[in-house]
Amino acid sequence: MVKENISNTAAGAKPVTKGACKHCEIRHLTFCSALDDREISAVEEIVDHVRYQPQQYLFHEMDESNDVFNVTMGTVKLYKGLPDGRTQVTGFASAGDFIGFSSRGEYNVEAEAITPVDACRFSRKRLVGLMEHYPKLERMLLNMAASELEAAQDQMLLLGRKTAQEKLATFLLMLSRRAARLGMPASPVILPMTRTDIGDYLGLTIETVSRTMAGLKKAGIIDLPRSHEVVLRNREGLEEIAEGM
Amino acid sequence: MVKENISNTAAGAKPVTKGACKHCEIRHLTFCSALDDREISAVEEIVDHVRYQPQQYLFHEMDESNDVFNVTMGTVKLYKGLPDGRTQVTGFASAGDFIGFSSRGEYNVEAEAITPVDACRFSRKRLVGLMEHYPKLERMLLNMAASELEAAQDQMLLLGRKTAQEKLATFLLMLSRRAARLGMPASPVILPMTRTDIGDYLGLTIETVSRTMAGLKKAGIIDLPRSHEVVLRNREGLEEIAEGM
DNA sequence: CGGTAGCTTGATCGGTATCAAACCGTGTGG
DNA sequence: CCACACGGTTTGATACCGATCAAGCTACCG
Repeated sequence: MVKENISNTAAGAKPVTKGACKHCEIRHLTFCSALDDREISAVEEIVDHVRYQPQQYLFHEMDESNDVFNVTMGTVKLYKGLPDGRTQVTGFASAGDFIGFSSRGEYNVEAEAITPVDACRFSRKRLVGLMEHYPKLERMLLNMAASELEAAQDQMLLLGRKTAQEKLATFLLMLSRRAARLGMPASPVILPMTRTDIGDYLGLTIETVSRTMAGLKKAGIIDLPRSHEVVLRNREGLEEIAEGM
Repeated sequence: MVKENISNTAAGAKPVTKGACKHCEIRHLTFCSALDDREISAVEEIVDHVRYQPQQYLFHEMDESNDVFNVTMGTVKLYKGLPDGRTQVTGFASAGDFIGFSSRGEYNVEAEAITPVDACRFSRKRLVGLMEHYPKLERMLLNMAASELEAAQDQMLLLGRKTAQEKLATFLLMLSRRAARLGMPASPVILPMTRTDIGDYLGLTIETVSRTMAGLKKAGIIDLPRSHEVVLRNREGLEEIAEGM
């Protein structure tokens, strides 16, 4: 069912301009920030710039993890599924996020573009080669992995113990903070994903997501000018809800 | 409430024999396996062997993460809480597990011994110094972090989408596999943690854990000779339940 | 023994899922 | 330009799984 939409992984991905990493606008958000202008040319030599359209896959769970990716634009949905179709979104990757690294040699999740996505694609082997030459790079990746792990622990608390309202509040604040970090307005928050995706990320059904949004709106905490645009009218209140206070 | 039991973090931890890492029995399970017999002496120089009793803490959430740990014996419960007391166990660390590493400079979870625990304690700074000298060590830690992240993703699927029965089945199999990896019998599975801990790990209440166990027992899939000992009578059946089939 | 912490079992409640239908926005073809 | 189809969202009615409330039970320990 879900699998119907899966296009051959890299088939539809268009390589784009082999741009100068030196002038990359989001370099400070990525592992590339570990290298200076001179060193970065080594990255340029092994990177492919690729573009994906919505519903195209960067990689599939269980596939050999030969490539790793730096997302530079757009949003990638990472998810896992059960045989009967239940799915859990484990994260939404956007500009600056490094995805596809695995210790087992195969990807652990599906990675699907939900907007047009630009990414830097690296052969895992070549990137590892680079790490051997530039230990700073490896240090950076270790720190990024540790930080991912902390985010995952926070998400476990959310999934295991928070109510629907607390989940939604946490989610909206997370998107707002991410937008701010990327230099976009912290409100209104743009939701690039569907209600289904949000539900699958928060362990809720689409109906509960919708109803809970409506509830927050009625409480005057958010506004919903469009279904994919959320105005945070009371950030403090939202933060208190998110933390279960 | 929970906080009442917290003894000053390292106060009660007893340093034990400054043993020879060279003869460490579980070295192959730890990041130390990245180093050979000659190189391992560098680790010996910076390690402290410490012991904790049940309910003692290795570290606290929000504390400065000055030390990192290799668990060598026993089980450590890692958890996060909400202000009203709800808690989520994010993992149980046992022999071979590396804990306490953070990118933010402060711990992200509480780490509490639930059995007598032996651990190797390292100053974070010194370990980082060692990594600079032995890149293999850093590579190892990166791989271990990636593998932790994959486990965290699996746990998100469990928390967000699995039923109580599926959660329990997954949990028991995880413990069984871990025991086998440590050279212990895969059945009966020993549960070093209380029902409360299990519930807090699986996002369930203690009553649901108890009832679900009883259900699996009535179905003939497990046996419960004692409350902390589970015989896997039908591993295949348990695996099918765990995967939602 | 008696006290206590942890576990089990029973009865009931409630938050979220499920089932169902209407609504909305957008793109398409006539 | 309109009619319609379609995916996504909202809203309503009802069901149910796991939570909550409430007793007992068990094992261990002083």
